Amino acid sequence: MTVVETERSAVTSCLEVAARQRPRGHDRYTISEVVAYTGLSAHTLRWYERIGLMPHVDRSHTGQRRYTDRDLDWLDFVGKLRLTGMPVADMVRYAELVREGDHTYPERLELLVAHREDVRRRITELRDTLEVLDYKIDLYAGAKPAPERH
Amino acid sequence: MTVVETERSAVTSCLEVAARQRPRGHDRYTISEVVAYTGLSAHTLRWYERIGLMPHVDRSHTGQRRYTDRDLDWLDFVGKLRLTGMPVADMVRYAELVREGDHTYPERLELLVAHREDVRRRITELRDTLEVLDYKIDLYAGAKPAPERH
DNA sequence: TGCTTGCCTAGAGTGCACTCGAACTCTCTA
DNA sequence: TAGAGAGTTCGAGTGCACTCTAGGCAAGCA
Repeated sequence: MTVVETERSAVTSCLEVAARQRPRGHDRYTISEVVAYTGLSAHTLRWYERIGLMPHVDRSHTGQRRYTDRDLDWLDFVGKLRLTGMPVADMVRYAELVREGDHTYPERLELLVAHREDVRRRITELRDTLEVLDYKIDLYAGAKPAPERH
Repeated sequence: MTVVETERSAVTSCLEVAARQRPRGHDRYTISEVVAYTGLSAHTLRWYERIGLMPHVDRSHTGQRRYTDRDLDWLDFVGKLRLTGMPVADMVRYAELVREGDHTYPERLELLVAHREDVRRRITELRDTLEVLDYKIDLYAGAKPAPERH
């Protein structure tokens, strides 16, 4: 039995900080190099491709994936969209628009503007909550026997 | 057949803005009043209770739920935690601590502080993405035939 | 030559946070 | 007195975003 693909282990997490630079600029990154760089699992990278979230990845003569710097740029951007809560379906839609060519600029713009609004709204929500959290934390940290609060 | 519980329809969304005040201060809110107030579905409210996220809701003599202002406060707070991405399991843990009494203050504090860190980190991520979005939006909005970018 | 490692595919499985369904009760109004 | 409407329970179902499994292939090393 071969080594199991135990992606995202404690070890890989520890390596995360060091991993954020691109291994070498050879434009032929293996999937495991991309795993180290992005923090995504190999499964997830293959899945992204299957669902059309990646703009067709090159293959080696034996059929293995070889990612370019361009692919890494794209994954960086997708990662940002993901962290900010864009649904995968929307990201796929955006990827489709990119593949379709320049005439989709207006729709891409629209999509990004809508998401920007979303992100702004979310920042506001987070800040509001931060205030409530500060208030409650002061309450708990300050007086031990405060009146029963939740 | 009686009217189906079609919660979160377009109509209820339209009413949302008006709904944010408490119907009347009688401390005996029905589940549909709480639905209107919180924007959560009746199913979700019952589910919150089942999983221990609500501090035991009163009942009418016929067994129907009657929510207090205190319950609404709690739901407000839970809503904030939810919007900021706290997992339901963590919220349940917090609710348990509240039920257990004052001696759980330190652990509650710890939980909130950890979540505050999380929220702060998320705000940073969102702001980073905002910059990227601004950049790309400028690109798309500015020149129509810009060099092929994603 | 056989073993290990790293990768491949298609499809099934998982965990989370709801969301729905079916069958029922109670109250109110026509 | 019938039926509409609001509520009840508990278990099953849904959608999303992965995540894993099984079985297989190619290259490198002992």
